[in-house]
Amino acid sequence: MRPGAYHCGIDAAMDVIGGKWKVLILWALEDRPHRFGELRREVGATEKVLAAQLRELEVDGIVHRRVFDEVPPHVEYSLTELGVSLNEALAPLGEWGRRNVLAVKAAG
Amino acid sequence: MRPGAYHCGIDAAMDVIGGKWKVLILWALEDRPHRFGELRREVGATEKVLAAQLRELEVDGIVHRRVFDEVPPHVEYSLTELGVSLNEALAPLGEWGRRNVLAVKAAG
DNA sequence: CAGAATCCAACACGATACTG
DNA sequence: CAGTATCGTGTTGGATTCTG
Repeated sequence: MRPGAYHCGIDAAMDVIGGKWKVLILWALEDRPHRFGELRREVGATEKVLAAQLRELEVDGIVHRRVFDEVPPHVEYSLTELGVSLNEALAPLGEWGRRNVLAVKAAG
Repeated sequence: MRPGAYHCGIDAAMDVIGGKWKVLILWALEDRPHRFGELRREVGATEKVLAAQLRELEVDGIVHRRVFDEVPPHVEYSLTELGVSLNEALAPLGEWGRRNVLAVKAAG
């Protein structure tokens, strides 16, 4: 990631959401914060990969990581304002995919 | 690609535009058709990779491949209607990236 | 010119085990 | 619970060469 200069805004954005599970993470966090284990089950990635992608999203300012000082450990991930705006920018693409990919697959 | 079931429209769409150079290809084709060599220079991918990604986009109905029966060979790639609609759905994301990634990098 | 073929490297991702 | 450590793998992309 972060290879070099971008050619346009889209490939810059793709760099942020390019990981295999990132859009799923964003989708899960859209309505409410999630704990690590919740995300793991809902998204389906392994611990290692999920942790890595969450860290990248955190570095990019998309998700916020809140640590509760408790035993047992408790960490909560949520969208930042930038993350919310990203999700909004993603909405038309999601609609496009729903109509032109999901629907087509369903139709056979 | 085409691993299994999708969770939402966004990851379905991501599957279509997920290749490393695909959004750059879409971006290049937005205003006018391009020949293979043109795309190679503008996008920056190697022949093999460019050909592979173009074929995937073709299979997905995003780009149209028109072969002119000439010597020397002449092939022209252009966006289908679906491709145009995809590019439109991508526009907000491009705007987001321009504002929140490109601008930030430029600012340091 | 537009690509196919071949070989190779990188890295993202996966599986499992372990820890504070 | 929320990760890290380690190792293994497979897809993706890159470099080069060849061809109709």
